[in-house]
Amino acid sequence: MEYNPQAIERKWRDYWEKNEIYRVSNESDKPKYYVLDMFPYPSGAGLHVGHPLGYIASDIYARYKRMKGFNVLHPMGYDAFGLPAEQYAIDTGIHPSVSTDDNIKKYRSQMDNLGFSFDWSREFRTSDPDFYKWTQWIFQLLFDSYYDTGADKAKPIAELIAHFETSGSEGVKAANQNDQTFTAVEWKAMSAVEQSDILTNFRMAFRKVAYVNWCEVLGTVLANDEVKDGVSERGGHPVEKRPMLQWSLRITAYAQRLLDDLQTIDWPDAMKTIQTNWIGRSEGAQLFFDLAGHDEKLEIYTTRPDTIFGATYMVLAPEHPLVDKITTKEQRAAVTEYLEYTNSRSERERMTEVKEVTGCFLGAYAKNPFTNNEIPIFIGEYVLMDYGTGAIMAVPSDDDRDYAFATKFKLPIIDVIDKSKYPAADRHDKLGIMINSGFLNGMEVPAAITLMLEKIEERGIGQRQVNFRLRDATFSRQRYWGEPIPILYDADGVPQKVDLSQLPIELPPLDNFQPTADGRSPLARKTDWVNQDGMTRETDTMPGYAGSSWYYLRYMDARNHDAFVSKSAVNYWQQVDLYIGGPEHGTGHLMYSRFWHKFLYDLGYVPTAEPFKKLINQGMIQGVIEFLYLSKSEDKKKRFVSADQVKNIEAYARIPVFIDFVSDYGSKDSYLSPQGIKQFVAWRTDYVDAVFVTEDGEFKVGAMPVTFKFQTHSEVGKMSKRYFNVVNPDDVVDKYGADCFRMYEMFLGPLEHSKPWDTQGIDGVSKFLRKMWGLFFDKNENFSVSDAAATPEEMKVLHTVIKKINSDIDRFSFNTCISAFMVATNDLKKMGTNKRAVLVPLVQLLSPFAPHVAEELWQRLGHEGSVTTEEFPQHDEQFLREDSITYPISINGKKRMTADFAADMSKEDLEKAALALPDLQKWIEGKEIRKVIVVVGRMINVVV
RNA sequence: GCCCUUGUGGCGGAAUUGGUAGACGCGCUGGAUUCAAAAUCCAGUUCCUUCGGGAGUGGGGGUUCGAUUCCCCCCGGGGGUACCA
Repeated sequence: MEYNPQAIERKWRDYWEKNEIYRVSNESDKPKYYVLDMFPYPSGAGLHVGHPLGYIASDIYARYKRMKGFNVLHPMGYDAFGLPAEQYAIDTGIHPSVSTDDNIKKYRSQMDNLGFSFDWSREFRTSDPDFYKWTQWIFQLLFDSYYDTGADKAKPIAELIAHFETSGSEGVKAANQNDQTFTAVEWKAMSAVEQSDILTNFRMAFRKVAYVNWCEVLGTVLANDEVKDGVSERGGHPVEKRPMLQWSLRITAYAQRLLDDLQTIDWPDAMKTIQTNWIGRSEGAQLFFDLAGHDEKLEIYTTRPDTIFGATYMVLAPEHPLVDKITTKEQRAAVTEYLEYTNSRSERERMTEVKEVTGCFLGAYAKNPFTNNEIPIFIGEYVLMDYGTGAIMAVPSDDDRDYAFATKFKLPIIDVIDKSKYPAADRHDKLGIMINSGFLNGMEVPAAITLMLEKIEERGIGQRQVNFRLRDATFSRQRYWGEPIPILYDADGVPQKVDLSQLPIELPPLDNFQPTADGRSPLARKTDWVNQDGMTRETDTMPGYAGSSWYYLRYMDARNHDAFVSKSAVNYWQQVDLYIGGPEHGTGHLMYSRFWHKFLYDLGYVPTAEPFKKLINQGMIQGVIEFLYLSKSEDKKKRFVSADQVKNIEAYARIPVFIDFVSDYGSKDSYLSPQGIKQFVAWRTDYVDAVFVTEDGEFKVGAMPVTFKFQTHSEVGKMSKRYFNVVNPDDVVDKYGADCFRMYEMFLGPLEHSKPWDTQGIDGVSKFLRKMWGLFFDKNENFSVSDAAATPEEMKVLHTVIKKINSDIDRFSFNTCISAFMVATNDLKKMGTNKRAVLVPLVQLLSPFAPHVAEELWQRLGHEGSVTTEEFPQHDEQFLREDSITYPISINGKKRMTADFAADMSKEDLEKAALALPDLQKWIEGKEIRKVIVVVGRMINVVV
């Protein structure tokens, strides 16, 4: 019988579903293992061949672990809230829940096509009220908690309130914004509003006015990781900084722990570095400068207290609260003008035009506490309000930006570090000998920093401080399609959490999804929903990352109505053992999940400090983009030139063409035939009268000779709708089968690498599967397996592949697994093997990779039940033993010949035997043998 | 700019601790089969060569009996981040 993947695959998928083969229990004597994929956002485009790469790898690993005796949790769901569905709703009027539902159905059918072993009984989407009830519950937990910096963990806010009631603010160690002090009596005398305002400074979920990223086009605020290069990550719309009252999460309280615990997890170095940089820890000093003529002190942060003798001026952020107060009359007009200028600049302009220094003198002066000189105070764009204190001491001699600023405004520059000993050092490197710096003179920089920190603390003008670049996470979104923030405001505007019995706060139906111009959520229009017995609802919704910050916990106990996850379930599954997903989530999802997880850990809801023990970032599968060169010049519009005739690329626009029209697609010589040109102009009808130029001349559509070849330009790039190069896995599966598709995706190369998709290459894997299938059938295509004993050669082939597959899966090297299968199959075919003793383990070995065909062969071999529950084969060294070894023999490290020697020969005997080889004589003749290196079992090297 | 990562035949890639560079597959070339094509099968395929051999893992240098692998410098690709004081 011929290998017919379509028939086999349907049969076994039905079998798996009917028998619930992949359903996993939370109760088992087996050790547990949790394999998770980053769940998809179901976009309208469906899956392309790149998406399943990680799912295939995790599926193979999950199947392997099952066969190795683990109870494996391997779930899937959907990240269903988010901007694209809402933008789609605005454009089409189709409710996001409807389009999301359609998209999910499509995703599900595409995934079902691939034979994954997900336990679908645990499936959910983040937009299910049953799920987001618990997202809201966690938010309330954050609202109800504060961070105790003494105990270094989050605690219930009730404990803080109890402390205020007995001791006031005395002795409180907590992560907060401002250090108000009050007694217990004063606390009790405060109004509810006053108390609430104070507590806001401590809550893990809190409201504050902050300079946030406001995106006018999207009508919402965005988190820092949702802004790339000064524009919104979704849609690329301009973003500006605006002070707005917003919900935020106090992730900064966890900065140090998020940094430290990176040491404890098995993640790629790249991912750890991304997070380390994003957290951006720096050590330095908080320092107070006296202001001339004012009582206030100016607080700054510096990592270079050693350079303070070189601080010749100061710079504040334009938004700094002291600016208005200390600006002198004479400078008022200039300052106002400068502030108008900075306000007019978008975030993007500010970021892209960093070369140019701008600033304005305030007329005010501060006193350098060590030189006692009065130094001028400026405002400047290069100082950011939301880092440090929004103010700096400027040391032009040792900071590039300060230097540029000082040069432009003709401010004094005092050299304080002699770098002549370190010629390679840059201005900002912490290297050199202190000069012009009073008591620091002659010291090396690191020692000077230490001494200066001591002096500062001794004099009481500041203290050591660790600063983080990490910002608190903006949590409000002025959008419809997200989880409503479960907060009610009373008549005084004091926020109260909604009672658990009232959760979930479901999204009310809405017809108009258009964002409002005044920065309020579309939900604000729904007044009957907003007003609740004298209370008003919060109308902002949660950001896209809310649900994904904890979804992996929900899979442990997905249908629980009484808790986000039961104690017993989370104690059993603990954490995700293996997490596979793209590397684009380093500063978003993976940061927030770690934060939420640690928070839940502090409050005793989860037993581990980290959510994801091991992380693998799969690479992207790229597509080939086919372009046509179109002349840019006005008079030659609609003139396409064959790629081989193009000399000056600048003169041509590149028009992407649908890849199905292109012959020899993806190759250097890809071209459009007359047929391809016809398809192209039928698709892009505006080019129906265009001219196509090749070396043979100019041709109009329809007037080309049969041999006409118009070369296209091929380039590797993203697989995307806009390049018309998307390959749908469904089409590949239709033609080759899911087993073949799965193995081919793995065969393409290492999981972590990005690599281009090449449909042509799949033939190799397809041939392999047929060859492998052929081992079980005789010449007349009848199933025919022999019970005869296997030969030592056959056993050697079998155990070689068993050993290789085991070790390669363990190190996630799936591409070499496929090669090993091919090698084994080729060898067995040459030997004409059809022995049961060889084929049974081979089928077991194959089943994680090609589960459908493995089930079919397993059944034909006479077994009942599924091969997926069988034990994974283990190799036996005795079958791998060799009597003789082929040694490579090198002269001076260059291989010249090989020779077979007995495997048990000693080093000395090998040396003697090798030197006696007749072939060797011409190489050593007349030369002195200096040394012979023999590595038993490996190689022999003769040095002459 | 800084940080991470990557560079091996025409292509995807292999070489797990420094030990036969190019496994496996695609493509290509030749052959068999066929009226022919597709499919299939067999053989060859890093480059140069005077057929002895020589060169070769982005480039240059180093350590070593031996380097794709370790060290230093430089160049290219991909990603992250960016007035962070």
